[in-house]
Amino acid sequence: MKIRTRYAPSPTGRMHVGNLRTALYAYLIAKHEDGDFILRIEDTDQGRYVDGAVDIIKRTMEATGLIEDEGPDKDKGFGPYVQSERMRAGIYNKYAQELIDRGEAYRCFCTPERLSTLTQVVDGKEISVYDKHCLHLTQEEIDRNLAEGKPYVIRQNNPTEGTTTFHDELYGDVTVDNTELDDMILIKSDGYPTYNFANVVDDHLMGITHVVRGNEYISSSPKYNRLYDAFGWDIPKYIHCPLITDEFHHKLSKRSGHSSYEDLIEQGFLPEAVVNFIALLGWSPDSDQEIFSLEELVKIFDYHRINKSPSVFDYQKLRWMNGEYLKAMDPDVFYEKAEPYLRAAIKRDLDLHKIAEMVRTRIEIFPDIAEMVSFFEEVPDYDLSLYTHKKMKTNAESSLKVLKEVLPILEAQEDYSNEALFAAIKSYVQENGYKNGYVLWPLRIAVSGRQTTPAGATEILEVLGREESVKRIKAAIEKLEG
RNA sequence: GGCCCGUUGGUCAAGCGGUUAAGACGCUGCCCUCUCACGGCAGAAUCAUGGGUUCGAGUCCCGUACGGGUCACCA
Repeated sequence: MKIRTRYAPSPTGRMHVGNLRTALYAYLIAKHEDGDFILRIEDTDQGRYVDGAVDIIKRTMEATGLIEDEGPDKDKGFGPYVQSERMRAGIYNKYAQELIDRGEAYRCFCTPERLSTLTQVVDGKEISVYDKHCLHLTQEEIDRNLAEGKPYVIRQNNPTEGTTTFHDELYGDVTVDNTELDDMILIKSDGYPTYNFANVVDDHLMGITHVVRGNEYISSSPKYNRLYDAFGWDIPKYIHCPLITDEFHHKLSKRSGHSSYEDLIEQGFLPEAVVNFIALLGWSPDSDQEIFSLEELVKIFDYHRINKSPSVFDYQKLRWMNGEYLKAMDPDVFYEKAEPYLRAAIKRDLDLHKIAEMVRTRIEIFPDIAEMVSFFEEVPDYDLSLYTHKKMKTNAESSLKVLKEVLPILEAQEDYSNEALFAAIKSYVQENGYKNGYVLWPLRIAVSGRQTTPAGATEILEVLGREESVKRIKAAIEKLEG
């Protein structure tokens, strides 16, 4: 049988990285077996609906390469793929009524006031278990309530004795006491289905074979199984993915600053790197390879190797991985992406291509560029102590002497290429019996004003050009004499 | 609090009864080197805990601790 998985997000805002990983795994599971990957929008909560959120989802999937085979824009006969539309088509009501007819569900007219008497607070958390009050209503009472137009919900009628077991592909069999099964709401008083109900109905109707979802649904899965059983439907394979946490081992939240895919992109990460990174959060291949394209992941992904324990989102490692992508990137593509950052930092007419290649092995994300190349624009105000370097045996005094001697050489230098410049300096070094660093160190400080730079002295001279170089060296001499 | 799930270095993780307990990020040192970075090499650092089972346990079983999830007309 062809595998069919689905990603079923709620359009409530940005795309949480945990959700993105769930989507990725669902995609990989399907594609690994050449199956279908479906996108379904679960917008049954009008209160939480955020305008434009569906677009964010679509854009994110497009950018990450998780292209769906079926979805709102690609109806292959299982549509509509948006739950509010399915609700209007009467799908959920039909199935809910079927459950009522079978005695597996019932209408509940309880008011919020009565319901609140059923809740208790434990450890600061509100807990409420429905008492099946409305299950015992007589047909007359039900008809009268209906005639009066009293609002109602439809609840699942769960047994209070025995146990229910469901099977998860990763966690194995999980058995719970039926007393734990609340009579959850299937249809809300506004007529919309709850996630719990719509999810089961749609997964069945859409022929989903593998339900991939977050760990937080594990405790409600027994109730879903009872729904499948009540309808007499085949139960899909369940794959519950572990949680992603922040460095404090708490669920990744907005506070961390990088909880959503969009946050990460805004911070300068590449979509490919993000996908690669989250693929490895909770899953590992059977080799040592760590850098994978989406195509490679499709080829080797084996969901049995998904971890059961939660994993910490390691921002450091993401940065490293992004850097790996930068280093492997085609030079033209790299330049194209780096250019806006370069232009923002450098207004002078310099060879940005050369500078781009300078920073390439030194940055992890593009925003790192700004700080790294700012000296090209302008020499920062620096301390003379920078001229002192123990290993190079330099200090302010020796630097002043060297710079004064090198200045005329550079003024006379015709060929301002890095190679020619280095050769010229080298011969000066040899004539005087110095060490390279004895000359190069002060020279680099003079033209950059920085202790560390993304290039050597002569490379910087080349990019700066003779006029600007000479100007900077003269300024340095003045500063040293000052 | 009830129920459920989890626990290998700081982090991601391999491991499926016998290993010197892989690899990666980060960290430290060395080499390379016109600084830094890249690259190369080396190093420190882990099986939560107590009982079993077994000739032998990170690997299997039970308890404990810790962490997390869940108990909504949210998904």
